[in-house]
Amino acid sequence: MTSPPAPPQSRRWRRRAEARPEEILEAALAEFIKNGFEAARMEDIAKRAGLSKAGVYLYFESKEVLLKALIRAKITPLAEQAAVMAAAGAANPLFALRAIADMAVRLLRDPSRLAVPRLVIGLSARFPDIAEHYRTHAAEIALGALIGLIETAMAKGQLRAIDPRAAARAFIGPMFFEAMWTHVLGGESGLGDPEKLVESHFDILLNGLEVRA
Amino acid sequence: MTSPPAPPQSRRWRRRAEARPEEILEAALAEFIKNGFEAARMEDIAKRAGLSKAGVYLYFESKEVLLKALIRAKITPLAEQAAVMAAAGAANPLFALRAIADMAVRLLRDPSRLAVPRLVIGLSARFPDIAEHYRTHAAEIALGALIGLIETAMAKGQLRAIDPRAAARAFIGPMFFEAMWTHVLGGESGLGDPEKLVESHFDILLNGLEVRA
Amino acid sequence: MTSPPAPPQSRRWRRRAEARPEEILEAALAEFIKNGFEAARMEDIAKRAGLSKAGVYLYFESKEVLLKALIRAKITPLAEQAAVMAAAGAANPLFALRAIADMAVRLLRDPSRLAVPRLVIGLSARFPDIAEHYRTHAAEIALGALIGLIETAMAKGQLRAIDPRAAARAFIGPMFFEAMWTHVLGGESGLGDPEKLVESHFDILLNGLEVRA
Amino acid sequence: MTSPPAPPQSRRWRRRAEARPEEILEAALAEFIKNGFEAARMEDIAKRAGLSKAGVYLYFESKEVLLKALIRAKITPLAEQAAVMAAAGAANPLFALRAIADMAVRLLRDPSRLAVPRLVIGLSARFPDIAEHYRTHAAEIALGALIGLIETAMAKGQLRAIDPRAAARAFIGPMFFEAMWTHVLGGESGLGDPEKLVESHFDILLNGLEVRA
DNA sequence: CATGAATGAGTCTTCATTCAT
DNA sequence: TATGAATGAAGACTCATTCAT
Repeated sequence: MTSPPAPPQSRRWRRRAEARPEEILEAALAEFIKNGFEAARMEDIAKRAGLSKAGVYLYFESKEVLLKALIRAKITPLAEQAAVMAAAGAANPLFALRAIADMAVRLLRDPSRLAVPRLVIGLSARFPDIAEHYRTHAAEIALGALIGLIETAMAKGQLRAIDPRAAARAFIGPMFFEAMWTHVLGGESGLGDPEKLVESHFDILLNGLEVRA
Repeated sequence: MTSPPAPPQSRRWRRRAEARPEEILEAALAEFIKNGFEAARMEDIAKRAGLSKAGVYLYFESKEVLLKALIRAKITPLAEQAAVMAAAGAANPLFALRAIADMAVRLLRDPSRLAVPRLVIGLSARFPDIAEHYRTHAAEIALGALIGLIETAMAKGQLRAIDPRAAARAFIGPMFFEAMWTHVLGGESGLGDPEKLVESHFDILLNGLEVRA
Repeated sequence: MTSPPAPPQSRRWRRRAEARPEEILEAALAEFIKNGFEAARMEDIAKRAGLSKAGVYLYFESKEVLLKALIRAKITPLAEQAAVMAAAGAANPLFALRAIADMAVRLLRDPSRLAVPRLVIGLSARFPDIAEHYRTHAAEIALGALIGLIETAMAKGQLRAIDPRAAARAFIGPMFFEAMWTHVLGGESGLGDPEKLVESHFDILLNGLEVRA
Repeated sequence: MTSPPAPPQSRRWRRRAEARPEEILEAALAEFIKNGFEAARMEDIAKRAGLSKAGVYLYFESKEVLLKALIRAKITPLAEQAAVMAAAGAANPLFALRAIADMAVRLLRDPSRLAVPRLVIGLSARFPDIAEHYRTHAAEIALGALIGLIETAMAKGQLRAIDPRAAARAFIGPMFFEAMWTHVLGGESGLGDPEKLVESHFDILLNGLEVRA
């Protein structure tokens, strides 16, 4: 009678363990969004992630660490995306800008995309380091890529040669405002479907409001 | 010449009691901003307002009620200001818009002006009713006034006849974004002093980014 | 120049002031019954008595003092009644007993009559002195009067000569139990109207349960 | 003969956890009796049960829930006892009644037996649902059993055929009164030892007070 | 006599975090 | 790795009581 071979059933756990941090992060994001950082309970995060309260502490040593890890984890893709975006758009920057706006408007329909920025805004007073980290590792990189794109367009003579930061602001601002209005305040934009939104945004952005001769 | 009747200077307490709600509200705002709603301690609010913990409950029955009262109190002036603004600007709307932008940019330098909106953003997920109240009683009124101004300008032929809501968004968006960038993320705008900011904002807003013939 | 005579309008207050203690006592009883001693709030007592919270302290120096005054105030009439009862019944004790039972059963219909005893029961653990005071100044006096009546009846040969305390217990017990059952536990006695109650009570009390030859 | 498998003596915690609810209930009863529901402090209950304040909340979600669980827990044995009693006494109900009285009188010597009923009486005004629960799940069941016994005795011709509820009341009332008198009011019964008590109680109950021909 | 305002002391309850298993 | 059990520390809220007017 031979002893049975090592049971392979431990594999499942190994797999699970590897996926755990991400599961927890996801759960934490959901809870932080729903209730805010302070009001979110570790127990709920744990439950949502499918493990026990104590289990979360095996991966993240405290609630604050969990929060920071979360922000960090959500930042990387953004920065990468920004770099890709900038590189891809070098050939035809004006077209790239429109594509970006298109994408942005579509993304902003999805409340979960806005979740991290909203969280950061809410936490910025109490955790300035989180805000700064978000700025330097995400916001400034994305903005930098955008500015680069605009500068390229200016160099190509496709846009007027003015302060590119002001231009970038004019590009992002209205969309950001729209997103906040809709998702934070729960208001109706009254601007119709995404296509129209981008359309009128670009119309104003490129042509201005003033009556042309 | 008879001596005047006993002066009512004995009213120390009475005076205090009347001023109390506002004092508490002010203290609460400060604490909520510093620590967020959850982390703010009633005791600290009380201390800042110069009375005991229990004293606060004489005027506001709970922390949440205090928060809501605070938001409400901060909203009224905004709405009034918006109405005044709209009325005053009817004669020369374009000029009025620039004046508004001027004022707005200057206001946004002062972090305390942004405090309530930031608070609302941070709380919107957990207290949707607060967000809605803020929208209907402050944001929509101000936005409405702005839109009215823009419509007047369009009617007068000073601006192109396009969707006024899109125009309003293009007007506010960049300034809002700038404010968030500076005060929430702690970034440098890199756009220089207020005058220049308004200048470039209006340049783009009116003339657009595109190269004119 | 003579000073004006003391204004007589203070009369109303004087009147009020004299009635105040009793009003407060009444209000306190009501609140104590509704919520128990601990859960009763001085403010509610004050409101019910028609004055301010601080006003109560003009008459009773603390909540506990108020409680004790209340018990004391409710005790006196009981003891007096008992004495009267005993004296009046000496001539025909058996008849008096029935009259007493009649009255008792009728009183027990009124929950407010039972209020003080119930209060005392509830408080006896924490305020043994109150319980003792109630016993010595009310319960024992009433019971003593009853025993006296029973002894008289025995002396007259109307009742068997047995331990009068046991007889008194047999007289009161069932009615007391009935009252508790109805008012404390909220149960139906299932014994019909007061007359029947007294009837069957006396039937058993006098004749016993056993089948007679 | 192989050595027995590793004994599960390591279960210290597990054992503890299983026993905890009962320990807490016991502690709560003690504190509730000593101080009443309101004045009892959760911390004291916890300390008495041998855990921390927060620990109690692991088992009972609030003080009120704890109270209700306590009442419920103390009720079950009573109801069971009543059923047993009734069944056992069917053969010779009169004898059973005397046995019951004997037991009851002895039980009533022990103040802790009376604790729950006293608690219920004290709480009945503020928690009518507790009173009702006690009545339906304990008092009425016990009373029902007693009435059943009495009816059997009547059917057998051992007792007069009268309203059995009135008879039951005459049976319980004096003992209940005696218990309250002794334990609540702290009075002396003056009726001597338990045997005599039962003796005189039954004498009166069966034969009545009236002089027989 | 009367009270509005104020507070100190206290209690319930929650929750991030730890630990024995 | 995983968790059920446990807790220390903290905070919201209450209320009997005081006091200046």
